[in-house]
Amino acid sequence: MKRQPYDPRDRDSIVAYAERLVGNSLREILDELPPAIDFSGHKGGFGTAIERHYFGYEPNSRPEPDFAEAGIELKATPLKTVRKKLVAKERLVLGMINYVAIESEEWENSTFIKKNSHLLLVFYLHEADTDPRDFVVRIVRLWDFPAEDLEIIRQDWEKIVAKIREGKAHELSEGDTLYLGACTKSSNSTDRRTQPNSPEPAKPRAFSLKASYMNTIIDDSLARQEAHRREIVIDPRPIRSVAAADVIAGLNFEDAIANLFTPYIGLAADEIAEQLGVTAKPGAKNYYAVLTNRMLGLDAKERVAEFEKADIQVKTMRLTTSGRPKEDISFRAFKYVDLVEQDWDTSDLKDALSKRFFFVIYQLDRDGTPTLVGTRFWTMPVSDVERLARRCFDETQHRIREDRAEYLPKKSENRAVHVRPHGRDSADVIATPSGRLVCRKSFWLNGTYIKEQLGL
DNA sequence: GCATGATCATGC
DNA sequence: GCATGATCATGC
Repeated sequence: MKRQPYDPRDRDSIVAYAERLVGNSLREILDELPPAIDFSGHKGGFGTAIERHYFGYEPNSRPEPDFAEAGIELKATPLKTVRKKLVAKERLVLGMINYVAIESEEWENSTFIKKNSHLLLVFYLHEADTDPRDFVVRIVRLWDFPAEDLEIIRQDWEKIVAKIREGKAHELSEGDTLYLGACTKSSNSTDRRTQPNSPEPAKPRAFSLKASYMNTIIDDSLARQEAHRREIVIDPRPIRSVAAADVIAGLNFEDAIANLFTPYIGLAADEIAEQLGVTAKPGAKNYYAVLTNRMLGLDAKERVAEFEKADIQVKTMRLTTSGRPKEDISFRAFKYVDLVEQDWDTSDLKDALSKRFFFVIYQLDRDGTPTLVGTRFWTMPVSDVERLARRCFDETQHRIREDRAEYLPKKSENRAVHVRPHGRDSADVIATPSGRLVCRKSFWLNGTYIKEQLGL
């Protein structure tokens, strides 16, 4: 074997060698590109090619990191462009979960932490209809988890493992956790694994970093690149951690967030506004969003780092005097033409409903005065996503295909999800597959369902 | 100018 | 009081 152009025992040497990839494709950087790199079929083709032809070692699935002596795990992962911005094309998979073996593991010496403590991330821009050997590497980043992130990941790991120990591996959901998810592998297949403490077969799953977490790494890396290129310090993005100190001190993340609201429970919204110096008008549509931000200790324009990384959806809920939510919760409007093409498992609706939500809850009194009564984190149970939401989705597809886009599932037809207009006004129409123009619509979560779910 | 999330209005 | 339809406000 020819001598490698880097020292596999030395972290700096490995990183420096990897950084030469930035701005290049495999075709550009390799003098001799083997004619027969097989990119077809397997998804990790690009990563495999980097390992084999650039770093010169055989891809493996050993329990230790790829560069064992340096403790570094190499991960090639795709980027895509959304509105001219680079974002993660997908979550980053960090190893299959062995339901049986993990039952007796402890975090400190877990398979996960042994392999994934130091990630060498190679981000390449994936482009459709392009030969993978022409994909250009855009970012190389050695990622050591910041202490507060690692602590949240530990809490996520414990939560996933606890569910497996309870014999509930089949109920795992990516929305259960914050940064580290238990994502399905080959979700369309019928492959099932046995799990401890339950006869129920479970879908195979892997640990993964959510796409939202990957996006913060991408943003930070691009800001660094830009700062380096222009030899200036870029203004930090308006994103700030609100619970880092508490979490490092050992507090559960969600408890830490709830604690931030405790001093204001029982106060009217305008009293909270006064205490926190909020000048927004109570009628403004972002009034409650501003109040939430201020209670979290942020300025109106700042965003919560943890919520962003975990892709947590923050919602204000106002309960009427009769105790039911004043509004249902809307999702983004769909395009009829796109919707009928979607498969349920990769649909926008399933994606939106699999996230974790954070509700800030106010009770309205007879005069309409809102009083803060509490907060709740919530994820839609997998069984409801797969039954109720799926039924609404299937029915919606069915009716659009039958050219009945005016008559989509109403609130009275489904306990959890319905379809309703969602445009600028009644003139905001888009084409159905048959070419007719019908007002823009979206899926909505029924307020009554949420209320029941939150135990309100 | 438009998408998105939030909220209002109407009629039963 | 509620389901359904319609529209607004904000930020990019």
